[in-house]
Amino acid sequence: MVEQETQRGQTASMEDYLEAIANLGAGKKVVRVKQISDMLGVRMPSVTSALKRLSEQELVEHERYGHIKLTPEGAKVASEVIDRHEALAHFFAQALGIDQATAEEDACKIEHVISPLGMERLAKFVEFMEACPMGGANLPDRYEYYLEHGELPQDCVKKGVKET
Amino acid sequence: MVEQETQRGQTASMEDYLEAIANLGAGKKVVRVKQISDMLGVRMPSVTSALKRLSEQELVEHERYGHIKLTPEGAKVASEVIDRHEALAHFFAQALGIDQATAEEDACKIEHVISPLGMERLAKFVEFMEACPMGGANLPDRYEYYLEHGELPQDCVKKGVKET
DNA sequence: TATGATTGTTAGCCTTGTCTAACAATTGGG
DNA sequence: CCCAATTGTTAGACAAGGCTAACAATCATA
Repeated sequence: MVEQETQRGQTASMEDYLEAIANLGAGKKVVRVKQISDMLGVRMPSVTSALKRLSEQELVEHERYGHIKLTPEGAKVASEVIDRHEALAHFFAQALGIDQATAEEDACKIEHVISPLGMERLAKFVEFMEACPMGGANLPDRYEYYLEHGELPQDCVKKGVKET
Repeated sequence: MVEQETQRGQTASMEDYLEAIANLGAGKKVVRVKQISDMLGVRMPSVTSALKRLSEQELVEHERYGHIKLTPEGAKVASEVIDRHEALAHFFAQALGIDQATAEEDACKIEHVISPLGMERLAKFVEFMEACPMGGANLPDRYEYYLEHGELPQDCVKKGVKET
């Protein structure tokens, strides 16, 4: 497969690097090649060459032996990846009841390949499930209502709360 | 990324080829290089070289200008991929209400990367949703019950059917 | 049955993204 | 402030899996 572009024009690998840099740099922390390499489970030269490619695309600033920093554009891409990751991990862990480690693993893979529509619906579905713990009607109907109107159907009540 | 192995020891590409061959060959139909190439959106030489690789792994039988056929092992791998594909497409289309084309697209990608546990839970979730359209309690509790006991909680009733 | 259209193969190139080996810079103790 | 340990870079190999160009086989049909 050589390496497909994702739905959003980056390869899965490059998205992984951006995501790692964003996570490591959160809170203005200095980011090191070694950390990235450890986090992604690759050797340091792989990181160096990824940084070179990302620099060429203006997604990262990097100077020899020096600082590593996302450009605004790179930060934007990274934060989109992270958002997908979180929604997916949440879905697998909370909705499907999978252990955190496996949920993260699946999220890491799927975040690169899922369609924008798939992502949006999955996120909405999780929201829905949390907000509307099924009061009377069936789930598909309620979910569809939620999708169409953007808000919960009337007969949805908070978990453990009775309507008066 | 170069090409990762999936959870099950094949690359995504090779899984795609096996899947295509199985689908095209369903009902003993003769499979042609051209058909595979059209189905997967690659050129014919890519198919030829994939067939060579799959032959070396004993997953496919192929002779120059001749027949293309899955070995029993190849058929097994293919049918596992197809099962995952169907469950995923079903989830995206039925549970999330996504159009068939996008659902297929997402299934095609995710079928290669999802963990066995993720897959199992997703399939169970779909089953559950279809069998148990929410009669009174909340979904997470019911889903959890279903996961633990392998059968629906008492208060689940068939869609449109009232208990007497 | 000869012949052009279609299908399939071979050879060889390219990109991505990994790796190892070797070398270079940096840094923190003594 | 010097030197070993650590970190980072360069060079170069390699595998996957795509592609094009050129050639070979097969097929269909006049």
